[in-house]
Amino acid sequence: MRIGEVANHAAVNVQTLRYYERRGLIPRPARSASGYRTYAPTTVDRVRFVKRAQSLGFTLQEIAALLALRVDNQSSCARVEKQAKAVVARIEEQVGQLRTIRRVLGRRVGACERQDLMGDCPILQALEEHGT
Amino acid sequence: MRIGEVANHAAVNVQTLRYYERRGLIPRPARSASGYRTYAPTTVDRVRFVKRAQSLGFTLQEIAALLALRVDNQSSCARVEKQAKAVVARIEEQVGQLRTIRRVLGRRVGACERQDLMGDCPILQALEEHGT
DNA sequence: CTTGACCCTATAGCCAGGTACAGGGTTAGG
DNA sequence: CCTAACCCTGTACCTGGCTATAGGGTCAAG
Repeated sequence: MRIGEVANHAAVNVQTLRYYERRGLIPRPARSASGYRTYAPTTVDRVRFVKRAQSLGFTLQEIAALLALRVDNQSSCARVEKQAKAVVARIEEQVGQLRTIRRVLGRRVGACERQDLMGDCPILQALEEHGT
Repeated sequence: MRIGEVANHAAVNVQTLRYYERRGLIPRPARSASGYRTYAPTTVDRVRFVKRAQSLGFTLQEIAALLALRVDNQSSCARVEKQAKAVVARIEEQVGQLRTIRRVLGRRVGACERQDLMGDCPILQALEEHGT
């Protein structure tokens, strides 16, 4: 596959692919005789993974670190385990915080539906009640 | 309260507060005779809210939109409700995705602990299996 | 009445994560 | 063989979210 094809399938543009290559997020592909990048189809999945991880709040740097775990062989299992556990812990914290906000927001939505708000609609005041 | 005090309590620096003011994330405060910003103590909570929302992946623009909900009075309850529901839906999607990753990661960690990985430790391959 | 810690505005800079040229080669179809 | 659609490198630029710097005013303690 050439770069444009990969870009289409992964729904990013070609510049982004080259940028990811520079950042080490996708492997440097083989080159054709004329210098064109030639990708394996799995590259598309890789790019989609990066995008998904990003949408979950990971930075490109963190994603690169995750990807780098793979290149270590089983001798570094302890290290991999440690990293993965840290990620899990972080995810759990995020989930907890999201749930708090969702709950508070849900309550307010209900209040709006029942029309029992006489003044302004202070969704944010509610959110502010739940400190850091 | 003056700007430095607010900054200390909210654990941000004064430049950030002025920046947030420009971005409409905190109200323009009153000014002393000499032009110093004079804040109500609740400003600290507002700033902390912004920081928390940010850590959950909201952009400053989205946070400003959330905050703007409040200035509408009850006549816009339907609109507020709609926005809040959209946020809830988004949060739920994020939570779902995070849980998927956490689960997959958790399994791999277990595998590492049991030492039953003979080859490399492909946490990422596992993640990649779970498409967009 | 000065010195140090604070405040002001305005402007510039930094990092992340791209996106957009400029200036040029390649390749497939008609 | 020419043209359109692609590819290359390199560099510049953009937005978001700050952070720093320049150049200057304020104010309270000693």
